[in-house]
Amino acid sequence: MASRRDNRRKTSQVAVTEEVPDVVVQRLPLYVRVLGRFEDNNIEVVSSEQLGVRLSMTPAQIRKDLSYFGRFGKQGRGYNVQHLASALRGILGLDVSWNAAVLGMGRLGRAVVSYPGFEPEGFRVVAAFDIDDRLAGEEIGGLRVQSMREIPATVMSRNVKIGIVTVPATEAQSVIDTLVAAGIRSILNYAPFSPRVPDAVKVRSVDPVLALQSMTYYLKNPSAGL
Amino acid sequence: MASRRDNRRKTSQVAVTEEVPDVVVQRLPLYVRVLGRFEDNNIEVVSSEQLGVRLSMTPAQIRKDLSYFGRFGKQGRGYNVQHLASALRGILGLDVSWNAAVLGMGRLGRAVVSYPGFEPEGFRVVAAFDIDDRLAGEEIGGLRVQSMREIPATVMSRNVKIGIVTVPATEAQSVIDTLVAAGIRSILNYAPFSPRVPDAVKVRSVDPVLALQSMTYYLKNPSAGL
DNA sequence: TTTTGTTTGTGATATAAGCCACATACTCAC
DNA sequence: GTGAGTATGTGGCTTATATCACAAACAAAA
Repeated sequence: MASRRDNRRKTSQVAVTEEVPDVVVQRLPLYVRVLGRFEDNNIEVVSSEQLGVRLSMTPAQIRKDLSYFGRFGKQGRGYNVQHLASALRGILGLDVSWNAAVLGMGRLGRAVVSYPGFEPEGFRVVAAFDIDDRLAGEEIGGLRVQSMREIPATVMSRNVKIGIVTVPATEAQSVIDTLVAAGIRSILNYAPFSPRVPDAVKVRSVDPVLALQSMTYYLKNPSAGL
Repeated sequence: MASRRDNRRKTSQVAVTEEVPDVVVQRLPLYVRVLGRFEDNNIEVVSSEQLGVRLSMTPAQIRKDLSYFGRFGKQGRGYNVQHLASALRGILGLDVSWNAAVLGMGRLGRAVVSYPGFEPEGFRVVAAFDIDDRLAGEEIGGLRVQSMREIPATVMSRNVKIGIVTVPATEAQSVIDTLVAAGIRSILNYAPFSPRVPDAVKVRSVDPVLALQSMTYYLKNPSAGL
């Protein structure tokens, strides 16, 4: 008997902000990204139509998505790029910096630690762990590698909010369990498996092999999918 | 006026295999993966219930998904692991090898070329390209780097079916256009942007930053999403 | 002003995806 | 064999997501 989500609508309470679907939340960063491009080009105003073209989606969907969070546009004109961008950054919490820990200092973990794409977006890798205690103490990408046993303490002391899991699939579940026990509620998973976590924990997986494996279906069967 | 998809159902033709939703296709590799685990453990038979536990999904969904492709199970017993695994591999085209080209030989492209996770799954990187012609001729991970101008010829001669795009976002659309023009219909995109491609071309994007940016919403707003 | 042309925000509707529940079919123990 | 137990496959329903389509609001030109 799975516990069903309590889907109560508008209680008499005031700001019980209408439940936002996760699909919508996942699209917001996309909007932030294209808005950034428009900012770069000193464009002041955009329409949902223009955003839709850049993102290959319908203008209606963009407007509906935004309407979950407020009224950002002006009829007959469109959206002020700067204003909308900063509003969305605020909603997503992208106006502040977030600390992350990388778990697993193999090939992949090292690549992640030295990946230059996180820092400019406000994600800071502040800790590195590995299962192999012989690695502990070594320095990788400016970080001292720590034993997994130190996770709870370090999560606290360095205010780590995000776990980036780069251990082999066989170890991944136990590492994730440790993270969850340490209070982490956001996990970026690179291990090729399906993590089991409590409802309160969000996991997003990066899995290029899965992506390839689903595309071969269309290569083999070109008539499918239009 | 966007051209609407022709959604005709069952024509009088015979095997117009009921249109399979893309979400379903994307889940098939997941099934193959867990079945592989069961194979490793010499488990002969599994139920949709057991699969569901491993994948955090309902048994009903798994059965529905499989039913798009045939009847693989036995009532009162479950699914034969080996049989189901090889059936799904066949459906997905994972019983053969696929050749891929990597586009962009920067930090990320080099990591992809030497990533050991593709080969065992039947994906072979057989060509490497870079925009900077000064790189052309250099050898990276056993591959001679080629100029982008050689894409069409190499796609043909080496039977490349998949493009893996690792160029910067600013260059990515033009590289993808080149790939599409060369007949590529499956693209794995690592560039942080939204590609525009014809309907016949499938793109899957790998975008860790987007994943992080959508999770911060829940960190900032813990009450959301249950 | 007034008119014409845009573009938003959103109820209403349409489409898609997920889940339930049960008839059916198979297994196994006795 | 027969009965008890189990798990599939699927029609029908529920829930979620996407789209439509239009009133309301603003801009700009006349």
